[in-house]
Amino acid sequence: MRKVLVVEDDQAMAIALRDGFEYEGYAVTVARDGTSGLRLASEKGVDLVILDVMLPKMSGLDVCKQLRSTGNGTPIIMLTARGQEIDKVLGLKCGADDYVTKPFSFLELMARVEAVLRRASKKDEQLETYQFGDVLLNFKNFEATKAGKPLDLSSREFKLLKYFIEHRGEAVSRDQLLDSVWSYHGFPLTRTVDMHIAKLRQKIEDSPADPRYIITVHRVGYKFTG
Amino acid sequence: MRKVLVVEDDQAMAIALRDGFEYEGYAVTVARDGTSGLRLASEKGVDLVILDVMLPKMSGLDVCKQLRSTGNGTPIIMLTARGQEIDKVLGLKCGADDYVTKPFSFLELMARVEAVLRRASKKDEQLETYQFGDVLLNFKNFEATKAGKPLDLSSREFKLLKYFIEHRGEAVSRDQLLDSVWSYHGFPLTRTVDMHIAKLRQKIEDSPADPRYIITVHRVGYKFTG
DNA sequence: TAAAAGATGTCAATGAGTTGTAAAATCAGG
DNA sequence: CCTGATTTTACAACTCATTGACATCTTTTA
Repeated sequence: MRKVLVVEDDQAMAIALRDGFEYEGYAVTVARDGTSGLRLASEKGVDLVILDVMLPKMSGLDVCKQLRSTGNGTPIIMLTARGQEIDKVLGLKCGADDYVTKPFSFLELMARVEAVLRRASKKDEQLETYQFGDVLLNFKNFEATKAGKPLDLSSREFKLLKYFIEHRGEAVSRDQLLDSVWSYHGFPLTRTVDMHIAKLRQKIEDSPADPRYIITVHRVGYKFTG
Repeated sequence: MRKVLVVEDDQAMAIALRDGFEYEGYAVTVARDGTSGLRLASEKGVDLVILDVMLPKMSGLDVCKQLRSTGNGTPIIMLTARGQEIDKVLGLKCGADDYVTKPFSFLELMARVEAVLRRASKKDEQLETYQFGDVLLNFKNFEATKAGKPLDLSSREFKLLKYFIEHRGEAVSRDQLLDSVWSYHGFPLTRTVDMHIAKLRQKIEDSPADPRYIITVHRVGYKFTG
């Protein structure tokens, strides 16, 4: 059963949402202010957050930003009052997935919910972000950090890492890598792979000479352990 | 309650439309000629305009054109007499959303009305304005400013920016952009994209050579960070 | 165990491929 | 036919992939 967290201080609205979602077969949790909303969203295995913009203690925007900054990617739909047009932009900017302007019909909200959840489940299938050690990878915007500092990786290095991650634990041969990561534009030598591994180690390993994540498997290839 | 403006000089028709719409729960205003129709459509917060093509003082086509030229996007349904086939094309060309040929059943008209309003409300959901840095974009009337000064953006540049904004943070490939922004009328080269990016940077970046908003992702594409 | 053979790590130079940008050619709308 | 927008072309600047050379390490074998 899918779990939805409703963060809404207006009692009538909160009850309407709770009943509506329960009718639709969701497990509903209600929070009445921003801080408890943030806590519940982080703690529980929530599938979806409905977040009012105007809230006591902490605004919906801040809750949203805070959640996203911790890497929490739970789908969020914001509720804004009419006339808070500017909030649409701010809401999306701070990481919400969609917004609905009050007053709205429950049907309308449900349509958005379905859409957002559909998108989210699609996202889950693809590798968007990955973390190992103090390295954070984002394959969507091609950004990476190590220990919080930005890490400059080329597109090939991203592809290489992606392949490794999708085959983590498994020893992969150089030919396998050339097939999948290089896809044969020209026919680079297997040594080219070594080169890239070396560069990658320089960037992601704490001690590149004694690698911890990209391990050499002699006479076979390499193995990623993250 | 939704407000409809009926611009129709034929008394019998005007009354029939007024009664029909009122029965459906609309607030109805009737105008008997083009000029007053135009005035009412601009002044009042009208949700929908029913516009006869043949009108005294100012034709329905001209009213429509005039309205659209002022950036007014109110849904318009044109009424044309049979045999004015040519007007269908003209009507849609001048910015109407749909047309109905006389004689028609009221049911038929209402079906069109519902369809047009549904489409319009969808449009409302879409991005209307966006701001980043000192740049302000208005996608509704295709106006933009940078640091308060008007910014001259072509329609393609608007589309491009819109796509970027809807995918902000994400690295998008040139092919993706060609698919979505160009929609393959002819098959422009990927270099065409670069060209437009360069021009866009000239316009929106503070230092186009060292862009802050449209970032190049080498061997991947571009990424918007606003 | 020591030497040989083979595999891998690393560096620097080269070069293929990508991107920025100006200018010319083309297209579309009035 | 003119004007402005768009697309194409051309070339410079740049990034990064590739390669070969050589050092170092691992495995094999005498």
